[in-house]
Formats: sequence, structure tokens, C-alpha cells
Amino acid sequence: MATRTRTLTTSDSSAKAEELAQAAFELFCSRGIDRVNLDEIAAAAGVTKGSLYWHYASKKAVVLAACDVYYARWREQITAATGGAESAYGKLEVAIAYSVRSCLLDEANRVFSTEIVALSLYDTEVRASWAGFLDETERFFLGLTHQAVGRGELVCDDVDRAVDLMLAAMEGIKQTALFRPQICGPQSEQRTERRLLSLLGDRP
Amino acid sequence: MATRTRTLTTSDSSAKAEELAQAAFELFCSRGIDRVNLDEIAAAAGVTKGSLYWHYASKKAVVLAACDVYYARWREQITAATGGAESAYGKLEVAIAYSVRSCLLDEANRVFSTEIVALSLYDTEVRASWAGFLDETERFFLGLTHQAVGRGELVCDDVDRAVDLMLAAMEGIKQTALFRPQICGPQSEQRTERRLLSLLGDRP
DNA sequence: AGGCAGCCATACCAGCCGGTATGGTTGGCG
DNA sequence: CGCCAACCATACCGGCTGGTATGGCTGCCT
Repeated sequence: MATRTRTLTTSDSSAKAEELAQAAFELFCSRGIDRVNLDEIAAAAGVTKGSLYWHYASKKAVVLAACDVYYARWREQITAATGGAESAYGKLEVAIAYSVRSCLLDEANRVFSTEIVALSLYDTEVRASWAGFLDETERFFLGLTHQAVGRGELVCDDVDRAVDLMLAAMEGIKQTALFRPQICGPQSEQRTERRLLSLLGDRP
Repeated sequence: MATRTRTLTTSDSSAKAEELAQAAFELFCSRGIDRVNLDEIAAAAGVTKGSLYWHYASKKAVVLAACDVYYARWREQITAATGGAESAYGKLEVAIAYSVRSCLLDEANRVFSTEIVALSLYDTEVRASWAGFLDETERFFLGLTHQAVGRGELVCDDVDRAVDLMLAAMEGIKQTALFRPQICGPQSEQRTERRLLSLLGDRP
């Protein structure tokens, strides 16, 4: 799409740019950002580095674009997961279940987010991008939890604090999962889900 | 190669090796592992790369040695911090206070641990080393918490689970602190301490 | 004395990779 | 048609850095 009005607008005019971002994201997920060079990314998208540099000004720009791919996929999957549930509490359950699963089992997700966090130590743009995503996820869980509490499906006296804590625990679990493969089993997964859920409050 | 000999036992053989490890640790903390080259490390220890390679076989060996420096400093500081308190609960308080402070305020600590975690994604030796350290910290908090519960200073029905959760939250807080500088203020620090402490149980 | 091992410096290499220079092809448009 | 802009390929550069080859110096041991 957008093949004709290829004027001087931004890079969304070209589907190739998106294809390059997708390819970069996949490669970054499997092998880490600085273990993937631009030749590989370009090749994975069916072009060469010369073309890549027509769409992106630097490797960092490619990384930022890969981040956007990550965010878009998260939105897509989280809405798909929560779409089935009716109650706000039910949505919370499946949202946490999805998050735990992606934390504990989806190694690609772990690789990418770990690399981005490490990059954020030195690059303010990457850090700002990731911070925006963290805000988005917090707003998401905050909204659901407030809904559940407002509808009487959950009892929690300090929602903001509870969500903060739950998200921090989730990040911590994701990180330690790298070093404790044993906690990635299916029964451990369910237990983790229940623990995180209970951090948000109690059922009435 | 002949790295043996040395009349006075094993690794104590050369103080220069330790000095190199210390220098490497400081540099890694300030600028990240792969933004520091071996020439700089050697120079910081007053030698050149040629000598560095007499003490260490590769850059990875230097990284591992820097990890050991990190562990040693943690032990030293945590024992110093908990030395003043008599009750087990008091020790828990100061241990958590120290951990929170180092998570939220000590940026060098954050840089180093973040880098090591990222490296652990690909290097099994580094991962094993860090996993050992995580085990050590867990054992430390587990021991204190069990003590506090056994002495009636704390009420907690599932210590293992509580410590797990507290440590996960602490890791998560450390990570998100990078993206939310506002949570690093002193009053926020105390609140964080209290929240983490309350995760371990209630006072009788 | 003299040999040897520990310790260190100098000089050098080679591969990797981000980035660039340049030129070719296509298609829309005046 | 002819021109230009979008898009892409080829070839190349140059800096950085982990790692090595080699030899010098020191002091202990026999």
C-alpha cells in the first residue's frame, strides 16, 4: 500500500522500510542487537545495505524501528488475548497469563527486551522509546484494575501501588527466568500467574 | 603458557591480576563492558595489554574476574550494613535498605548488573556465574527471613514464596528505575523499602 | 655465574562492521 | 521524449579492537 503517493512524507510511504524493520526485529530477537550487522538485516529483507541506508539513516534508526515492531505486536496480542473475556477481572487474568507466558517461555521476547534495556543505559532515544512503552503497559493494567475494582470484581485499597508492584515483580521474574530455567514449567507458570494476580487485590 | 607455579598458592599469586580486575570492574561500571577495550583496562592498572594477557586468557576471563569483584564488594557491604543490627528483623531492614539504595541510586551498580544480564543471554559461563550470585543473595535473604520468623519477629506463612517475590520485585524496581528517574527520590526510596519489607510478612 | 620463570612493553595483525560514494534501473510526469 | 525522484546494488573505506609474536628486564635458585 501507499505505492503511489510516494512524495516527500515520512518513511511510512515505503513497505520496504517496514519489511526491513520486521526483519531487523526477528534477527535482534534471535541473536541480539550488536551481534547482527546491517548486511544481514538487509539480506533478510531481500535487499542490500545500500538500500537499507536509503530507508534508515543509521543502525540506531533501525533499532528504533524494531522497537516499534515490538510495541505493535504487543498491542495486537494483548488485545487479542483480552478480547475473549467479558469481565474486567477476566481480562486481567488473561492479560497476566499472556504476560507471564511471554516472560517465562518466549525467549525471543526476553532477548529483545533485555538488549533494549541494556542499550537504554547509553542511548537516550532508545530509553525514551522504551519508557513510553512501559508507560503504555502500565496504563493498560491500571485501567483494567481500576475497572475491576470499580465494578466490585476486585478489592484493592491502593490500585496504583498494587499495579506498580505487580509490574515490578513481573519484570523481575522475567529477568530471573534466564537464570532459573526450572521456574518455566507449566505448573510453575500457573502459580506465578496466581501470585501476580493476588498482588492486585483480593476477590470479594 | 605455564600459568602455574608461584610458591604462595593459587590465585593470590599476583596482586596485579586483582588490580586489573578492580580496574576492569570500575571501567565496566562507568561505561559498559563492550565500550571498554583491553588497552584501557590495562592502562588503568598501570600496565599494557601485553601484560594483561599474561594474567588473563581473554576478555571474557577479565569480565568473569570483574564479576567476582562485584560479588566480593556486595558481601563486604551487606555484612557491614547488617552488622549494626541485633535482631534478625533489624538486619532485614538494613539489608533491604542497602539493596534499594544500590538499586535506585547507585548507577554504576545498575550499569554493571544490566550489562552482565545482557551478556548472560549468550555466554553460559557468565550466566552460571551470575546465577551463583543470585543464589547467594537469595540464600542470604532466606536465612534472615527464616530467622526473623523463627524468633517471632515476623509473621509469614510461606517464607520461600515471599522472599522469591520480594527479590523479583527488587529486580524489577532496579530495572524500571532507569526509565523512571522520579522514583529515585529519598521519600520514594523509603516507601519502596517499606513495601518490599511488607512483602516478607507482617509484624506480630 | 648463569639459567630460568615471572612479568611486562612494543609492535603488529586481521577481521569485522558501520557508513559512504557512486552509479544503475524503474516509473511517473510535464 | 526527457527528466527527475524513488529505489536499489556494488564496491570500497577506515577505524576499532581482540588477540599474538617477540623480546627485554628482574630476581630467585642451583
